[in-house]
Amino acid sequence: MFTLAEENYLKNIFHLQQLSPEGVSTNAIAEKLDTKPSSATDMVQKLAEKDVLTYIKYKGTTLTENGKKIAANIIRKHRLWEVFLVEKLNFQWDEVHEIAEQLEHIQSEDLIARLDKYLEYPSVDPHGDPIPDSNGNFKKTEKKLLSKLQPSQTGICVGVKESASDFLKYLDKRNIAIGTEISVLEKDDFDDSMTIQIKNETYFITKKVTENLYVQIN
Amino acid sequence: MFTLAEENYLKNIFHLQQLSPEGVSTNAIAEKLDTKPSSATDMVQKLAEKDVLTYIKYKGTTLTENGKKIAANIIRKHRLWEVFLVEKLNFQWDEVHEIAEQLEHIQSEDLIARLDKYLEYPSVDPHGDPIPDSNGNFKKTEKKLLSKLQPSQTGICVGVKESASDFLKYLDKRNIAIGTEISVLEKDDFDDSMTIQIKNETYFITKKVTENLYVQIN
DNA sequence: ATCCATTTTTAGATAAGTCTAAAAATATTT
DNA sequence: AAATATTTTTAGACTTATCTAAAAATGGAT
Repeated sequence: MFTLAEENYLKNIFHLQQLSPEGVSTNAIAEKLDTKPSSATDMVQKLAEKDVLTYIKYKGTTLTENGKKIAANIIRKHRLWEVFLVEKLNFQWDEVHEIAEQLEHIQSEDLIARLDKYLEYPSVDPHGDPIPDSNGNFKKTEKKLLSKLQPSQTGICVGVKESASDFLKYLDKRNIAIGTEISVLEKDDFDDSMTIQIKNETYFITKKVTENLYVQIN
Repeated sequence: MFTLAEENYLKNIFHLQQLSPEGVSTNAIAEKLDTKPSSATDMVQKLAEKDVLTYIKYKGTTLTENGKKIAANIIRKHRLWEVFLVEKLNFQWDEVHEIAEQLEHIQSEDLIARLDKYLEYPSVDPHGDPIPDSNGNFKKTEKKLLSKLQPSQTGICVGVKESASDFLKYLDKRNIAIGTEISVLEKDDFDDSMTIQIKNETYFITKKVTENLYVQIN
């Protein structure tokens, strides 16, 4: 159906479109795909022929409904594989992206349906990002940064913003993982630090941490 | 390291070399890879440059030690993924080949090491073919066709020769799977049919079946 | 409104992998 | 051993996806 290169363009244009829904620029696409603007122009013209996006010279690019669906399906595959790598093969959150980047292009509807079942229909990937259903529909989550919470509020950890290895080890030490319930006890307006509670233990954490942790509020 | 096309050539030349260890012909390679002889020549010349095989014009091709190792590693990945698909995702034996054909090209040493562990270090794939170790060494199995067994001999089913869907259903009905112990009670020299025993049940099976089932003798 | 910087596109080139058609080498038959 | 058939290689062309360099369009700033 679509080549590996085409799939990568579709997926990345989808992500860019979230940030600029009015249309994605050629330069933005080129930068995201680590290629030259001239290459992006060529590919975008080819994809427009295939009716997965609309392209107006010098104006920009927008995915069609069909294009969005195809892109969402690639993202679905990527995130399901990430869950597999972390849950079943015990990879760390930050080690899975490159491998999932390859696995997302494996062609088989049946495979993905079975993988989904095997993983017990997860709704988010190891970074807390939502996994679209097989029709490409996202259930948008109420994911927000921990720093946005007020004292007495409680959230469930659903992901991290930047998954650096050091940061993940830091979280491990405090028993913070996906699904962990975090309550805010105090919040300091001067340096934006927080005192939080996890399973009867209290921790003091800095701004750097609160702005890197996503939580879902009930 | 090697492109997808290169990996496919290496893997298939490896298989062909098992049948003709003195050298593989260009036509045989082309046929196996479903391509034209001229394309095979081009690729073989390129791979000779990379020292994974020796090629003598008009004479044929032989993998180098290095080439064999690379090919064996691709086969290792293919067979491990097949085990995963059957054992974990409940695919049938005959449904997994195409998908494994894609998965075998995923690039990550770590992934394969973890997958191997997760599957508890299997020694054969769902078809009973041996899985080489990470150095590319095959432990050759005493796999033989059921038809070669004599009355009173017992073997453990390790695979099938041709995994047609009908045949697998036939086996299912008689509770024959990988690991099933089969004892030969009688053998008819006229039509090569057999009477066999499986867990206190006896079955009458024809030549067509005995020549499609691989068993390992203790 | 003109000039300038930036963005975007076009034109032409390259590399990988394939193809067809024709030429060359090898194998087989008589 | 010559003629014929088969196998294999070479030469040149095509497609996909990329690049560089140059041209064209756009958007501000003055």
